[in-house]
Amino acid sequence: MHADVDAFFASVEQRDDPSLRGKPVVVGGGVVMAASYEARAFGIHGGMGGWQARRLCPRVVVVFPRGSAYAEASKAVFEVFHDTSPVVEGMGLEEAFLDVRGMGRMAGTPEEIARRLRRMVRERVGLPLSVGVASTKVLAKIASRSAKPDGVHVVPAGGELEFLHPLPVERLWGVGPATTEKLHSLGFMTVGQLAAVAEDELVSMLGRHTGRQLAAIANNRDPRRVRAGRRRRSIGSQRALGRKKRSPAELDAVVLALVDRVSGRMRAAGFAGRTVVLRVRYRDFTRISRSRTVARPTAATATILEAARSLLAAALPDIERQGVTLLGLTVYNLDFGPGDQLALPVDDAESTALDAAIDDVRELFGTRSVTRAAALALNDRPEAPNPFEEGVGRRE
DNA sequence: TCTGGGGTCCTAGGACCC
DNA sequence: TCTGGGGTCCTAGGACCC
Repeated sequence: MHADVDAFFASVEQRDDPSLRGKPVVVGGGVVMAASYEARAFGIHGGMGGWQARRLCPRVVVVFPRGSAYAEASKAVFEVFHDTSPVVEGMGLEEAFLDVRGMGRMAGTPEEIARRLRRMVRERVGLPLSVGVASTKVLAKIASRSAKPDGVHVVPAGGELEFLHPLPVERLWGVGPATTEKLHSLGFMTVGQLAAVAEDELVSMLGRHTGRQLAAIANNRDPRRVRAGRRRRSIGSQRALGRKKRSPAELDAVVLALVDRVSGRMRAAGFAGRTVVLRVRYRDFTRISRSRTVARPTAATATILEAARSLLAAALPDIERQGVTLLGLTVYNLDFGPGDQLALPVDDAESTALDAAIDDVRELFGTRSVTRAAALALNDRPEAPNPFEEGVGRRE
């Protein structure tokens, strides 16, 4: 089954502030991160500009995101998931696949399990959950969406193709704007039409991966299993900069702040990584990335900063020419394993000690209690709390 | 008053190795 | 002078998801 909290951020806000219940609510500032169902009735949806939302519904209530509240709610929801099935594959803060095969004797039919899951999330966390039940992941995922809001949708065994074939291709999980466009231009509008052509043909039109995947899905041969305990592969942070012209010093300040945040999160989570990727979005919104791989895994601010700065320096001529609207920094090639093995003597002792001291201060007094002076070079807007950062709001 | 922030996976070319 | 097949790692870009 696929379980998904309805309008997650907005539902948490309505749960915590009764005056918001029944009202159109939007979470986010410049961009809508979540919209309550009341807001969706006006045509408001995630990713939309905040001004646009207000134009569609002038009385919409805009709430600033409270990251720690969502993190806590997510944790509580996942506790219910884990109480329901031993095999849970999380897909972000608010949704997961649950493998409930072979649980009939203990827990009842999948539909009974789904209804109980919804009831428990409602009672224990106070949030509305929708659940899709089917014999494959892709169908369960589609079914949970059609179950919304606040419902269950079971695709009966044997009825998969009947459910699947009339669907428009863009309803499939994994078919986004680019593939939809391509399929439409080739005359494919429904999943049933995809099922009518050979896999080879889909592969030659869409490439190996997408072709095979769509052939499998259209014929109800989705082979994917629910995979519990997937490991994280990257840690990153990014910052949109608007359209203003930015000086090299400002960009350096942004990179510094990004490195500071990313490396801090890495140390807190016990990760070290080898590949540093700098992402740049130009003024025309095209994107490039530049990466550098170091010999040994690190989580040291100084080491990652050195790599990031060299990447920025190399990108600077193009940035000068094209203008920049976003900088991002992500560390890949993460080294897992026990945290106490990660502080290897790769990085010089002094900078490691400094990182540890700063981490401690932030742990005690809040993330923003210590800031690098150089990071103040970009002072045009207050540092927004990161919704995904633990600890924000707890000690401040 | 256009376009946030955090991720995963796949492809493809080149370097390098056996 | 030309020629195989298999593999890994790194870099860059693209599509997609929540």
